Parts: sequence; C-alpha cells; structure tokens
Amino acid sequence: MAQHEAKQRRASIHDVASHAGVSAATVSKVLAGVTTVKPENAQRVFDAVERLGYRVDPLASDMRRAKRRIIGAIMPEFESEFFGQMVTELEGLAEQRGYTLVAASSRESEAREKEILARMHDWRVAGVVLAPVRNEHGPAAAFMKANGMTGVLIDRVLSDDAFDTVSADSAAASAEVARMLVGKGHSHILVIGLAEQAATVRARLEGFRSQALALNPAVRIDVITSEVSVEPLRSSLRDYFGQGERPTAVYSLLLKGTLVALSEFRRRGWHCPDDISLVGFDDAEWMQVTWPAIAAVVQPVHRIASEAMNVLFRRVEGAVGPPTARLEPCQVLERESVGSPGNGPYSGGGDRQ
Amino acid sequence: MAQHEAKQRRASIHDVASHAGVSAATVSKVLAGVTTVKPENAQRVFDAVERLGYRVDPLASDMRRAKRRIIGAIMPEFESEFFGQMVTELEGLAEQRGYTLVAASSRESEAREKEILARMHDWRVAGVVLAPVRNEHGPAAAFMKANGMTGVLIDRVLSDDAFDTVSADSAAASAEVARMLVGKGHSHILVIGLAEQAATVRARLEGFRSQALALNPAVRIDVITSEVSVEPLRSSLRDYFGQGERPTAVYSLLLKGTLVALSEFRRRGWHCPDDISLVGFDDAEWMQVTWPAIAAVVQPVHRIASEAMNVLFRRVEGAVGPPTARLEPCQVLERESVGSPGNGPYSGGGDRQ
DNA sequence: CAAGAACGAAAAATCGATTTATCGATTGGA
DNA sequence: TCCAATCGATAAATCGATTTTTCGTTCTTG
Repeated sequence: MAQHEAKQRRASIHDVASHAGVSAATVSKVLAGVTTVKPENAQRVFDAVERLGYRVDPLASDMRRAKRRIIGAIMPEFESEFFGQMVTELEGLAEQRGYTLVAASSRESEAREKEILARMHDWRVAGVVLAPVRNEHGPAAAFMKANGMTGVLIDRVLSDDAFDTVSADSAAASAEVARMLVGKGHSHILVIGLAEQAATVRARLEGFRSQALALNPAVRIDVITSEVSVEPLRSSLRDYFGQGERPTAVYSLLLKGTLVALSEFRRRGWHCPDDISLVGFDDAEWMQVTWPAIAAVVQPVHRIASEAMNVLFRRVEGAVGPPTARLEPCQVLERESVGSPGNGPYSGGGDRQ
Repeated sequence: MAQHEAKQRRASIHDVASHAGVSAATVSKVLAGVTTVKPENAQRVFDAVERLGYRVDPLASDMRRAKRRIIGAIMPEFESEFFGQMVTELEGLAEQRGYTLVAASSRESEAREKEILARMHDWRVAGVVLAPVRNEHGPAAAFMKANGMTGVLIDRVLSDDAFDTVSADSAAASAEVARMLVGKGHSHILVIGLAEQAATVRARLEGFRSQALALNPAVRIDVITSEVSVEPLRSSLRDYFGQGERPTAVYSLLLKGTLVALSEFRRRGWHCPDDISLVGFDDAEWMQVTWPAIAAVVQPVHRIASEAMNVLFRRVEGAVGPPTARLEPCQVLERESVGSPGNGPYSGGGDRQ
C-alpha cells in the first residue's frame, strides 16, 4: 500500500503504463490475460499495478465494451424474507461472473415497475431479472419485448412467449398440501388468496382443488380472494366466519394471507390445530418458533435464483431458441398447525371484538 | 414511439444532433437547461429527442462528470424486515436526487464487507451508506478513511471520528422498556443479546440497566450474550433455565434473540405473559398477529434512512466540518407478551425435549 | 542476402456523453 | 468606417478503459 495516495485521484491505466514504461494498450492486454506480451513487460505491468494499487474502473471498462457487465433486478418488495433472500442470491451469482447487480423495488406498482425498467434500459444492462408485480403480461415485460432487452421472469409467472421463466412449482406443492389435509380427514377447507397475482395463485388454487377432489369427491372447498390489497381479504374473511362458516382447515395461498388468517383466529380465540388447521404458502423464520409452528410451503429460493441466472447468462451470451419455462419443486413442511378435524371443539364463541 | 427502432442500437447524442441539425454540444446544453441556446434550435432538439426516443446514457454521462451519480449501500443482510425496508427507503431517496443505488449484502462478514466496499470504490461512487457488520471500528470504515471516500455509517454505530453516523436511540428505548417492566413489578429480568455488535447492543444493555436500577435498586438483572452466532445463545439460554433460574421477564436486545427466547419458551411449555414476559428490540410484522402479540421496540427506519441520505448528500456536495452523530427516537409497543409477574405459575415442569 | 511472415508493442479510433476552446457573424462604440 | 465586444454554436479535448490499425524488429526461407 502506498501511503501517499490517499485522497488523491486514483491511478488510471495510463499511470500504470507510464510507470511500467509501456503503452496503455499493453497494460490492458496484460490484465486481460493476453499471452502475446513479453513476460518481462508483463511483470513490469504487474509491479506497477501493485505499486499504484491500480484497479480497473468498471464504468470506463463497460463504456467501450459491447455488453455492459450490469444485471438489473426488479422485485415487488424487499421487505419479505423471500425477496430478501432472492436479492442476496442474485447478487452473489452476478458477482461470481464479474457482474454488478443493480436492484430496485417496484413496490407492488406496475407503473413504477416500468419506470425502473426504463432506467435500467438507459444503463444498457446486459440482462434483467424481473419478478413482475402481477404476472408475465404486465407493462414491464411488454417494454422489454418492445425494446429488445434480454431478461428472465421469475416468481409470479408460469410461462411467456418471449422470455424464459423460472418459478416455484405452485401446483405440485398445492397438490401435496391437499394430500396432507384431505389425508388427515379434512372435508371442508377454506382457501384464501389474492387474485391479483393471477398466474401463480391460480395454479396454486387449481393444483390444490384438483388433487383434493381426486382424493375425496365430496370435499367442500370454499375460496375467498381479494382483487387488490390485503385489507379486503381481512374483512371478507371476517364476514365469512361471521356467517357461521366453520371449515376445519385453511390453506393460505400467500404469506400475507397466513398472517391475516392467524390474526382472525386470534380475534375469535381459536387455536391451531385443535379448533382449525392452517397451512400457508411461503415459509418464514418466525413460523417455526411461534406456538403452534405453522405448516408451510417452502419455495426453493436458491434454485430459482441460480436457474434464473443460468438461463439469463445463456441468453446474454447469445443463445437463441424458444423461451423455456421452468418450475422448481417446493418443500412442504408439516408442522403443529395441522391436525385432524374433530380433535377439539371450537373453543371460542362469537366475535370478541 | 418509433416502431422501427426496436432491437436496434439506441440513439446517441450524435444521432439527436444530426436529426436536429445541430452539434452534440448544443444537444447536451439544451438537455442541461442552458439558456444561451436559440429557442428555435432548442425546439428542434426537443423534437428530435422525442422522435428518436432518446435518453441520456447515465454511464457515459458519469464518465466525464467529476462526481458519479451512484450511491453504494452495504447492509449486513437483506432478509430481515428492517434492512429490507432500509434498502427500499434508501433507493427511493437516491432516485429522487437522480442517483442510482447499488446495494450489496455483506452477509454478516467483515471480510466480505471490505471487498464490497473496494468494489464500490472502483465504481467511484459519490458516497456510501454503510451498516457495518460489527460497529464503526470495522475494516470497511478503515478502508473508507484510508481512501478518502465519503460516507455515512448507520445502525450498529454510535459515533465515529471520521464519518457521520445515524442510528436508533437504543439507550433511550431500552430505558423505556425498563420503565415498562420494572413499572409492572418485575424484579428479576433476563437480558439476552449478541456481544458482537458491540456499540449499539452495549448501549441497549446500559440504557436498560441504569434505568431499571434507578427505579428499583434491588432489581436483579441477568445477562446472557454470545460472541459470534445465535446458536451459542440458544444453548446458553437452555443451560440458564436448566439450572432453575426463573426470571419473570426477558428483554431481547435483537430480533434473533426474540425468536430464540420464544422457541425456548415453547420447548418448556411456558406461555407469555402468564409464565414469563417478553420484550424484543426490533419489530416484525408477525409479532402482532401471533398469540400472544410480542411487545417490541420499533426502529425509525424511515427517519434513519432520510437523515442518513441528507447528511450524506451534504458531504457529497462538499460540506466540511466535524462528523455528526444522530440518534433517532424509537417507539416502544407494549403488547400482550408483557404482564405483571405472579399472575400465573410456571405451567411447565422440566424440559420437554 | 533479400522478400515475406511472425511477433510485440505503440498509436489511434472508439464508446457517449460533458466541458473547454475556438470561430464566425452580428452589434456596438469611437 | 474600423476594431472590439457579444452571442450562438461548433470543433476539439476529456473521462478511462478496450480494440483495431499501424509500425518496427526479428526470424524464416528461397
């Protein structure tokens, strides 16, 4: 380390060149690993690099380069464990390949999603990992199509005619949940979700319904969905129970729904699994430490991230061919929140509010 | 929108210039809002920009510029609500000022923290928002100092001799927790935490201890900390209870500790607040829907983020003067997990494992 | 021994913007 | 009427790399 260089302008490739007594082009070649440089000169370059603490400026480097080594990631939010882990994984994978990840949150807004994407296009990113707010038919994907961007869609998608997609196998996981619940004897099950995230949530619902009916044609499946936000879902659920409906199990198609269901159980003084069973799509750290631990579908974050990056880089490197649609298997964790119906009466009476 | 430009090379400033019949310099000036351009020419530039769908390439723009409009953010993790929200806030604030935020996770590793910072230095970011893994005396801050980078430290810091700091007022919040617990009659309280995040956690402990002793000099405060990870904390806690210790309240100095305490209570069959009270530093969405809802200290994420950005941009714009140390007030939420001691006997017997 | 191939490195062009220096035309004052 | 100041805009330099082109040397080879 040179102690006199702090706060000074950083050394450029020309500084290295003059210190080494060669041209800038030669320095560039040495650092790129070109072998047609005389070993003696290469050594002098390395020495100068060491002495000056030189490091390539990625901005300037990408300037001249055809493909910039930047990957954009657009997630609906950063606050949940799922997307938090996703960003962490994507960042690590990008870094491994010498790319920089620029992540942005669309905050569940399709308008913002498109703005962010336009900004990433301005940066001329090599590729984009997009977890759409709604599904593969949103404005962001259309923008990418129209501008010839390369990218991969993840999470709330099933397949697309222009982009590769990678997501959790919602249908298969939901079928497994159905096997679990129906297998334990539940014959009246409530499914809750948001309809907004159409593709994936619909797959979860259908996967569950078809398997449940296959196992027991007499099973009753009620469905409560809300179009937009989570609050209408909460009040619909309240009305449903208020009308005297008493399913023995609830399957929530998304994390927020699991929270809503839990809080509604609390309000009524119902306990899992004695009064009602609960399974949620999407796992979280707290679910295994609360009492009872909540049964959940664990999404394969690591696999989704790495497959998304694999397929993305393949496209970045020029691979052609029809878009692929991958579904990665989930894991279903049976925890204490699931039991057999009839093991305990509803302990609560009416509403407590 | 021109429909024939998809998939083509994007328009550069020279394309705009030739379409408008002026030079590239004039285009640059028009877009920068310089007034010494003939209105007629300015209009032709705007027309050409519109027709070609031209947008400035931020990479090329930053190239020539002295200060690059990029802000780096380094967080210990993205998986928690706190840092997830923090990144969302920081990104929005950076965007408001026309900057791009590049976020990276140090994954609780000081070595990685420094590597990331070096990479951000390579990008010649205008400034860095660093939430250090340990505290303000880590290798990353030292690197920033040595290289004359401008930045602001947040979260796990109290003050620094070289950088501005912004964090939650841990001591004041902990004092309030002490008032709450001692006020309810608790006289034997266990405090758990990780010693690693020295500065802040120590402030939390001292803030709690001094206030508790001030209110009741006879109060007994036991402390369990673990140096490195959360697992040793778990086993220490298990040993502690195994030796027959029976505090009436637990105050966890960090989120993971709250989870550990909860799971240990579960293992022993203890319920809050009848068997033991619980308060955690750091709030999370699930804490208000589980039974019981967990009392928690809410950190002012929004204020920390905006103050950090304010002070950072002030430095970026050249402000001099001694570093400032801000502490933002927290909110303490009293929930059902806190009660008075003696309201219920320990329901569990020995270990259930 | 001279023409040509092979080699290694320097010079120059390039990426897309911003900024500085320069230039021509108009206007002003003496 | 002539020189200087002003205005508007263009040409050129610059940022820091990479890539292409050019240019000497040395090594082959007929």
